[in-house]
Amino acid sequence: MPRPRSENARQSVLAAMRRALAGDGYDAVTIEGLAAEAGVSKQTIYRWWPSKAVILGEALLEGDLPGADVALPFSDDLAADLRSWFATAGEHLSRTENVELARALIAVTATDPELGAALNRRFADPIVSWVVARVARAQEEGAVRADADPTAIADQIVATTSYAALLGRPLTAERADALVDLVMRGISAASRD
Amino acid sequence: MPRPRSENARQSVLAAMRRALAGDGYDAVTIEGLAAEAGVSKQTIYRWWPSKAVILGEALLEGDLPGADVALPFSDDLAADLRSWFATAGEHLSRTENVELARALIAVTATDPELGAALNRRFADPIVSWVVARVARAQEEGAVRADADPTAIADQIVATTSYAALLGRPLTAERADALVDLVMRGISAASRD
Amino acid sequence: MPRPRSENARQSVLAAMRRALAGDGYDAVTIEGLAAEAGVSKQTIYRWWPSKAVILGEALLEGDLPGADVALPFSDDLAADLRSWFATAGEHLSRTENVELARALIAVTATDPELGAALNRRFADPIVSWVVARVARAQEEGAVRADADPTAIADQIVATTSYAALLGRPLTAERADALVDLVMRGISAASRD
Amino acid sequence: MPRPRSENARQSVLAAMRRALAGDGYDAVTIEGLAAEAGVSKQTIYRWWPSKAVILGEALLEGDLPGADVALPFSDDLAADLRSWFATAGEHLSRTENVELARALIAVTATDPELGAALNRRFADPIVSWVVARVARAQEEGAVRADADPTAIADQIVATTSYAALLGRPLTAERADALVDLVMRGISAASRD
DNA sequence: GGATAATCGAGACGGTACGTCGAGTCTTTCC
DNA sequence: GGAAAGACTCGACGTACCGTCTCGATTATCC
Repeated sequence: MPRPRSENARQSVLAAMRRALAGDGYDAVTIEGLAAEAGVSKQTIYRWWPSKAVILGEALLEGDLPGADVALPFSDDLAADLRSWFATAGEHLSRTENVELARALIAVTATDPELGAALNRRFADPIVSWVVARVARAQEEGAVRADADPTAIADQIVATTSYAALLGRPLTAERADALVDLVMRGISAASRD
Repeated sequence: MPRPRSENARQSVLAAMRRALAGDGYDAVTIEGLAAEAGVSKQTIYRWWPSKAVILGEALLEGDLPGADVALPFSDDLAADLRSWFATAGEHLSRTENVELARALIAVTATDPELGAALNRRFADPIVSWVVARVARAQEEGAVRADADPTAIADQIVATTSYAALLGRPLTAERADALVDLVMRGISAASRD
Repeated sequence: MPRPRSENARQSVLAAMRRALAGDGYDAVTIEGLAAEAGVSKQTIYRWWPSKAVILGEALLEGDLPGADVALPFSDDLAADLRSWFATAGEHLSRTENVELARALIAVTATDPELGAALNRRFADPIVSWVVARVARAQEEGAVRADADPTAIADQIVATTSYAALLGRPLTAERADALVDLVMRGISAASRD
Repeated sequence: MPRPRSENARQSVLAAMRRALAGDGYDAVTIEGLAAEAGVSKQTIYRWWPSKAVILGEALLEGDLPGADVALPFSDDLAADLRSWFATAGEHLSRTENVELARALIAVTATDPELGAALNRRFADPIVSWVVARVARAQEEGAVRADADPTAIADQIVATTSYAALLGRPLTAERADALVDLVMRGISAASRD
């Protein structure tokens, strides 16, 4: 019958983490600073979270953070849909704060594989599912070879995006087009040009 | 007439860094610990290196560390060469210590983009160059379409490998085959089945 | 109509304080520990006592703690009575737990003068009164000079005992005899040798 | 061949401790506050001192603190000398800061007997020695009985003073006179009035 | 006999200080 | 002048208690 956990404090901490991430990067985040920024005592943080990485995880997993809501187009043209997704994602990653967030995600994944898996599930899975579904429909429509592996394609897209974010390489239209072209050629049922 | 820098101390530090990386991971590496382990004073480290990340860079860039010497096959069969490379790389990444090293590399890249670029140049460029050269020869031989973009292919291979290492996903033959198949289909000059 | 204060809880706390004092010393006593030891909530302690020192005071003032009941002899021989008292007190202070208690008393007095005064009243006054009464009777009997100051004598006895406890000096018979001799010589009405 | 300990830092800390004692009392002294006040890092304090009490000890043992230099008169009249000493000591203890210091001394002694013994040696021993020497000369001169115990007298004086400081009782002339009279009567060789 | 009001336990909360660790800098002696 | 040793300041770590604040559950009384 003790006083219940303060949802207020919890949200403050998560919000402070999100702000700090976009600001100075994951490494620069300090439990002490987080507590101060959130107007919460250190003890409260230590009581509920075992590590900085876990706070990051919870903050990202839960927040309405930008990037999770990138449009997943579903038009008649597979290639156009893929290009469209890359365009949106590329624009998203052109903003410094978002690159910082993505980098923090990668850094924490490189450090804490388990948490990394959870985060990857949260952020990559929707995209993978979308690609798989999108390609599957193209297969039904006969636009894509039946023996193509939708998962392999999805992986390529995610891997490329992740790698671009890691290196800070802009996800330009040329690069995206080159990938989409390569993939489309590999899977389209249609003939040769 | 001043006393020259001690190459001895330098090598001790780099070696200690390599040992520590394979041991406890990049985050756990400490300048203080490094100095103790290398039998060198902290001052000597601070005199010659501006940051932990740079030591890591130098250690990796210079050391005969495993992974840099993965075979770059150049047989008559492009697909076989690619599969062969994936097999070697996959085996390499199946050993814990190597995954740790790769993760350290990714972590430091996510934290320090500039150094990350240098490291990427050192480790990814040889592979990229190899793929590009290999694909170019296949184009000369007429096995690959002339308008295929060798760089796009190289990027895919590196990105996939990096992403697998980041997530700790084993680079299985299936996954590799799926990718190689996809790519080969996309670029081969030959007809359709 | 409200629920009355729980005498039960009160006694638990005081008892816990007495136990803790004899155990780890006053400084090591913690409100939190006290609460846990007494099976009482912190709030209950804070509701009824303003400070740790006050709990100590109440615990000592109220408890049947050893030392308060040292015999106050009233025989025909003043010197023998004094010696007897010193013997009892000395034996009492030869036990570690009692020295610890005495030290706690001194420590809290040094820290909180007001409470110290109350505690001193409780513990020293009975002894002072006894000495004064005992000496007064000796004066009536003509064994002690009429112009002797009983209070000065009482003070000496108490001060010496307190000082011995503070320093952990055993209150030996020699030391006691030396003091009693000195005092008796100073006050006895009888002649000189 | 490392850098030697900074005598500067050491003195700053001891001085800060002396200031703090006279200010807020021993309990209120904080290592953190001490460090700040002394312009020294916490680490430096923890490197050289094992506890707050030990710093107190070193500060008092070493400093030219007031009280250690109370005059030890050596005139022709023993009683006058004793009265004179009490007068000086009493005046000294009438100043708040000095009572605070004395209380801190007592508190730390009650808590850490070993250190307390050292402190007592430093502060009480000179007085004891003086009383013993003074009484001894009076014995040589025949003013004091040969079988009087100078140490017992010295103890009385110190114990009384300590007890007065502990309780915050002013060491008035009346009280001092009562004690001196009692003692003098007990030891003087001369006859009766 | 039910309502009521202060009690109790539990323990979360914002704080302050603890004692430790490592980061970088500085100072000394030796080579 | 380079290098080992290690003291220095600084800032964060994770922990322990402080004194305050809800909670639900538990008693007395008083209507």
